[in-house]
Formats: sequence, C-alpha cells, structure tokens
Amino acid sequence: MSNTKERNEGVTRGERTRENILDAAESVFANQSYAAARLEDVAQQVGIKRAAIVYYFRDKQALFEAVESRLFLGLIEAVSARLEPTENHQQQLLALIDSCLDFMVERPSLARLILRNIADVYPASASDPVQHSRPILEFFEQIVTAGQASDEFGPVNAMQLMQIVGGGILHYATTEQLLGDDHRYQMNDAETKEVFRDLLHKTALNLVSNAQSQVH
Amino acid sequence: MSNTKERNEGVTRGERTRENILDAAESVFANQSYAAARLEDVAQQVGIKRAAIVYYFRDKQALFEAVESRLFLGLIEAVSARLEPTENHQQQLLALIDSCLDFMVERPSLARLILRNIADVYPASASDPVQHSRPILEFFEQIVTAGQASDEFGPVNAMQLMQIVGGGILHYATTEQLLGDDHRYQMNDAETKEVFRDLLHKTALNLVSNAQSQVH
DNA sequence: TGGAATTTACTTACGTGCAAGTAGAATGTC
DNA sequence: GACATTCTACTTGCACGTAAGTAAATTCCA
Repeated sequence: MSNTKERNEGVTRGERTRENILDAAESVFANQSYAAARLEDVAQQVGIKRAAIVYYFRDKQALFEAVESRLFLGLIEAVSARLEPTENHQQQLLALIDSCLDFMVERPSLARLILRNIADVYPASASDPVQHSRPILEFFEQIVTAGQASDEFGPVNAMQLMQIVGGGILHYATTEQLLGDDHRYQMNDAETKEVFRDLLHKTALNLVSNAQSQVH
Repeated sequence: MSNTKERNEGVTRGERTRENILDAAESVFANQSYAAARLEDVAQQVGIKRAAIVYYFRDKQALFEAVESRLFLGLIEAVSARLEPTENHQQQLLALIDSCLDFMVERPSLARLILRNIADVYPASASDPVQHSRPILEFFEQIVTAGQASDEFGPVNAMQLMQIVGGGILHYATTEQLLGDDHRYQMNDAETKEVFRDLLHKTALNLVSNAQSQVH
C-alpha cells in the first residue's frame, strides 16, 4: 500500500515500462537533435536493452512521434483548461500566455522540440511541421481576432504578436543554463517567473492596445 | 568585368572554392542539425567531390565551426557598425535591435544556428555554447545598464528583455514558411518587416520605460 | 487446483547501410 | 617541373533494424 509499485491499479509492468521509455526518450530527444539522439541512451536510462524499445515502438521515428504527441497533447490540455471562454478577450489572451509559460517551464522538453521544429527545414516529425502546434496558433489568432472585432484590441498582426510573446516564452524556458555564470537564473523560481510573466503581460497588452504607436 | 568571376582581384581558385564550400555548408548546416547534415550534400552543392572539402577543412567539425564563426563575425560587425556610441541610450537600444533584425532577415541561417545552439544541451560547436553570442549579449546588457544608470530606463531585467526581443527576432527570421498557407509572409518584404520592427521598438521602449507596470 | 499452453517482456547476437575519414593517384596551373 | 587542387577508391565505425532465444507471468482447462 505504501510504495508506488503496489498501488498502480491495473497498470501492468509493460505499461509502466512504456511510460518509462517515453520519459527517457523525451529527455534524450529534447537534449539533442533527432539524428544525434541514440536509442542506446534511451534504453540505458530506462535500464533495459535497446532492442526492448522495439517491443513498444516500431522504430525510432515512431518513438519520436509518440514523445512529440504526448507533449503537445499535454500543452493543449493545459491551455484549454485555462481558457474558459469569457467576454473579456484581454483576460483570455493573458490566460493563454500564462498557461503556455507555465507548461513550458514545467516541461522545457517541449520548448526544445519546438525550437528544433522551427530550425529544421526538414523536421524530424511528419510532413506538416506545425501539425501539433496548430491548435495553439489558432487559439491565439481567434482571441486576437475576436478582441479586434469587439474593438477591445487595436489592429496588430496576430502572428507577429505571437512571434514576440511566444519567442519570449520559448527562450525563457530554454536558456536557463546558457547566459553565463553572471546571468544564470532558475526559470522555475516563483519570483523570477512572476517578473518574467509581468513582462510578457505588459508586452502583450501594450501591443494589442488601441493606443497609437509611440514609435515614429 | 561584368560577371563576378572575372573581377576577383588576386583571389585564387582555391580561395573561391573555399568560399563556395562555406556558402554551401552554411545552408546545409542551417537547414538541419549538425548530425543530420551530410558533407556529401555540401560537396554536391559546390560541384566537387566530398574528399575535396577535406583539403580546406580538417573535418566536419572544423567546417561547422568555420561557418559559425563567419556568421557570428558578420553579425557582430554589422551591429558594431550601427552602434556608434551616443548619449542617447534609447537610440542605442533601438539600433541594436534594428541591426540584429536586419542581419537575421538577411542571413536567416544564423537565426537557425542559434536556435539549435539553444535547443542543444550538447551543442555541435565548442564547449562554451554562447562563446560567439556573448559580444551581442554584452552590448545588450551594457546599453540597458547604462540607460538605467542615467535614469533613462526603468529597472527591467536586461536578460529577460533580451529573451523577449531576441526571441521575437529569431522567430520572425525562421517561421516564414511555417505558419500555414493562411499566415505565410515574406520576412524580407519591406512593408512587413517595418511593421514587425515597429512592434519590436514598441515592446522594447515599453519594457524599459520608467512608467509603473500597468499589470496587477 | 495444478500442470500445460500461451503471452508478455524482455535479451543476445548479427546483418546492413550510411557517412566520415584516409591515402594516394591524377589533373590542372603558373 | 613543382605546387595546388581535385578525384578515385578504400577503410572504419557507428547506430539502426531484425531475428531468434528465453524466463517469468498469465491464462486455460481437466
């Protein structure tokens, strides 16, 4: 009753192994490119032999896609849960930003996969490189469009706004160890994260505001 | 006189080949990860055999680092040229942003390499993943710090500001073909680029402004 | 209920292909 | 003719995929 092994109701050993493989593969595929990632490392992290992976996933490609799907589904679920439709488009926009930020900070593997998908002209996954991101893009666009229709937002280009806000989130979630000893931060630290969240909010609200640009 | 081949004053055949290899390698390394990139493709683009590459670059690694250095040096040069020191930190900040945006749009290969460097926990290049980016980071930080010292800027975190602005630039320069048929844009199109530049300016100025955050 | 049949969950071992690297020959150029 | 440049032909090694084997768990059935 006390330890985890005994209270996994109806979860077979195989199902656990499968999850373990996915977890390991997530970190392996996040930390290096698809081509550089080795199934040997995945197996080693799980504590099984490489060939055993094939028992659960047809090949490297299938494993990768399973990892990708699981991550994106998690994101979409997390975002949807926080997007209870409101009349207030401003709050929806901020909720979308918040949920993305929180999820990426929680599972930076996804941020890394997305960076790679963007950088790769021939992505590791399927033919359509944004098939998984699309729902998020659409959330974003719908909110902005709706906000503009109700005259709550000014005429900003939704995709450009997303490039700035989304770019910020992705980089916040991936450059933790990268900025040199003097600027290293902990993306998970509550204080740090809230400061960054405020910057994102400020940016988003400023860019969708109806006020005339102060530039020029 | 008219074509480029004829007016390379004192540039030997070998030097031209070397440049051609670098050009080809730049596109090959930009479009896919280091591990996925094939020297065969580089050679083919140049119109030589793979072994000939070795005559100029010791191995794949050396070629990659040459490509990386050339790109970063180009950026640093372009940025420096536009950063004539002024009293006005605000204009310096905008000049830095402008020069980065222009360079990335001109040579999106660099943007892709940077995205990979960020995503990779074990980057393709040397041990220090930001060795090449550092000068830019420092420009950025110095400008913000100086602006704050002179009370021109408010107390924003320089690195977080950079994550947002820099993230925006990198994504603008790399997602041209990615946003689906409905949102495809041309990053080089003057009009489109100016609109995006304004968003970046607006964002940067808003975030460094002394005004109290409107959020909360 | 206990032994046989079957399935689950792996391991060991091998084949295969691809891309990098290497050596030396051939060709071009001044 | 000598040096620079490029090619042909080969070796090496790695990582994937695949096939065959096995122990332990589960199910079947008299």
